Amino acid sequence: MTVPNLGTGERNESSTPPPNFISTIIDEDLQSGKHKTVITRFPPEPNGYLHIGHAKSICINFGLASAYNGRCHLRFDDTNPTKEETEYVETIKESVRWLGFDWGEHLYYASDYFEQLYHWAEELIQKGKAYVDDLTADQIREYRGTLTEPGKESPYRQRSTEENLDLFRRMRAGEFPDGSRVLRAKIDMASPNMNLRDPVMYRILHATHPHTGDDWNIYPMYDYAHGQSDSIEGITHSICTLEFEDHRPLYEWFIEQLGIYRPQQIEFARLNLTYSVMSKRKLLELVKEGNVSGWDDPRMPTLVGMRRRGYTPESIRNFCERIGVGRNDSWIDMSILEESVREDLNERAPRVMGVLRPLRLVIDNYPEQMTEEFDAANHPNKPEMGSRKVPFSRVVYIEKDDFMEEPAKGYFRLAPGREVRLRYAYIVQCVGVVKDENTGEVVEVHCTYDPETRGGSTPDGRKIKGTIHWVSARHSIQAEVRLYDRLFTVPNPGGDRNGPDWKSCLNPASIERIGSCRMEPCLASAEPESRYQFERQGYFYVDPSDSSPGAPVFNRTVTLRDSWAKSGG
RNA sequence: UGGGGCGUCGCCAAGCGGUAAGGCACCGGAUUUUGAUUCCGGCACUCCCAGGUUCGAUCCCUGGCGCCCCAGCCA
Repeated sequence: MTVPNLGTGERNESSTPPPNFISTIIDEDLQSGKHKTVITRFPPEPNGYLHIGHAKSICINFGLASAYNGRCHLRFDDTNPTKEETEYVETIKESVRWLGFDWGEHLYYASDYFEQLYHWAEELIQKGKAYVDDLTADQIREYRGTLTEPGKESPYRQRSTEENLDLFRRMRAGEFPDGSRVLRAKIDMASPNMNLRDPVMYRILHATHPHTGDDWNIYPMYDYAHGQSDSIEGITHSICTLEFEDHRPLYEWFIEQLGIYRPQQIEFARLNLTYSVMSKRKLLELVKEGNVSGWDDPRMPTLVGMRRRGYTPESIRNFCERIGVGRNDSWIDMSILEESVREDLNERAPRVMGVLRPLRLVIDNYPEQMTEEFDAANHPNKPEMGSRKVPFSRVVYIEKDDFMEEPAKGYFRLAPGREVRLRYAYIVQCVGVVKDENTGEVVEVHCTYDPETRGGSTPDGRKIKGTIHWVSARHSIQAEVRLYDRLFTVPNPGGDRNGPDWKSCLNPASIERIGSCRMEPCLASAEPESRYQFERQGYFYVDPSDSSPGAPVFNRTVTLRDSWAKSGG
């Protein structure tokens, strides 16, 4: 596996995924001599953006190729020019690269094989295995039968080879209007497998294709193109999701009729993530209807969205490794994804102090003009990450949550009469509050500090239970922070047949923008795409699109674990 | 009611006839100037159910039950 350094601070990493049922099959194939090398492929349709579900497939395909020193092709399944666009091709390539994979020279398009596919179609006609059907789409549907009743044969099924060939060539030549005829495989209209009831191979589409331009007036169906594309590329293990299992007999039928190399298809269960939706259709709908700001909205499970949220490629790869590969329909708990980023970011994100919801704290006995600088570690467990100076003065901001006039049971932050440690600075004791005359809300807290506790130490050995973060009012900078939460309020949006529609499960609190946050001064120069841990808050990513020099915008990637909040605090 | 799959801890997931790995979640407890991290410890006498084969079955057989997918000129 090649993990290119894209200059975003990503680590290099090489790992072999744990064994699973697919690698077991590959082991057997290698041992039996059926294959000498492993060639897989990731075959996206360029009609949308890649999401975390695709990441699973990418990790499986590229991961296997790398583990066995084989290779993985990137092939765009561009068989439907009415739905696909070139803009998606570049974004998809970039996402695969960002995830850390490299297809080398092996970039392909199904459209590269259109001519070959066409010749094979003529071959099938010649063998009496395919025919041109004049039935309308509706009629074809009627003739197909149902799950429990066999279909009936089209009246055009017995056309002569000559007529079929003539018609098919004229379809290619553009003599007929869209939808007027199709080429069908002649298999079995009574097959219990619907895919074998004379499936459509070609449809007439007078559309301009991103790659082949106006060369074609007919386009192959995915089912006719996919298997042969794999065959052409010499794919040894064609890995796809479960819903294509029923199509395998069809792919193999084409391969057999044509007498060409047969790749082995292996199906696995697609990824479902709780509190999320994964279908392209639904994601597109969210984008189009403005429920999110775009494909790269940090709440989207798209790779571009997750990237903007602050997820690292490593964390996503690690996630894919953790969830495993199997054939059970499963719903992966969001916490596994979250824990994957935390694990990564905990190691690499420098710590910093930022106050999201500022509350003024005045230290009555601290000299008005005085300023001190305290040394703050960039990482508590990694001295090699160094430290920085944080300015301190008489007025600081603390988090609103870190003060309670009437402290709840078990609360050990600041409250009237109580002591708390201002991280790296001093122990302070609350001696009074100032309230808003009208609302009664505490707008300012007054404290005294203990000069003996400089740096936050307690020379007398007294135990201070609470340590809170702060920022000097005079020295801090203002910044915007965006707090993101799960996009849906229920684990399986729309999954309950009798429950609410998936879109009514959207979480209204999935984003909260706070423009009045106060941060320690070093953050004025925070680089776009860099990551920090705001102590006691979570991990944040400097938004590359909305930040400007000196005015960073921080996206919360994920919160820190919070056993106090969890316990009901 | 046709065909194809799947059923091991709350969520994933190993296991492939010899007596239930691991991760996430959860619950303790230690360390901690992040209620973070780290660290220890706990967490399925049981593998959808019922029969059968076997000295022995989560793994084999039979019969149930439950869930998912398939009736696009989408992929």
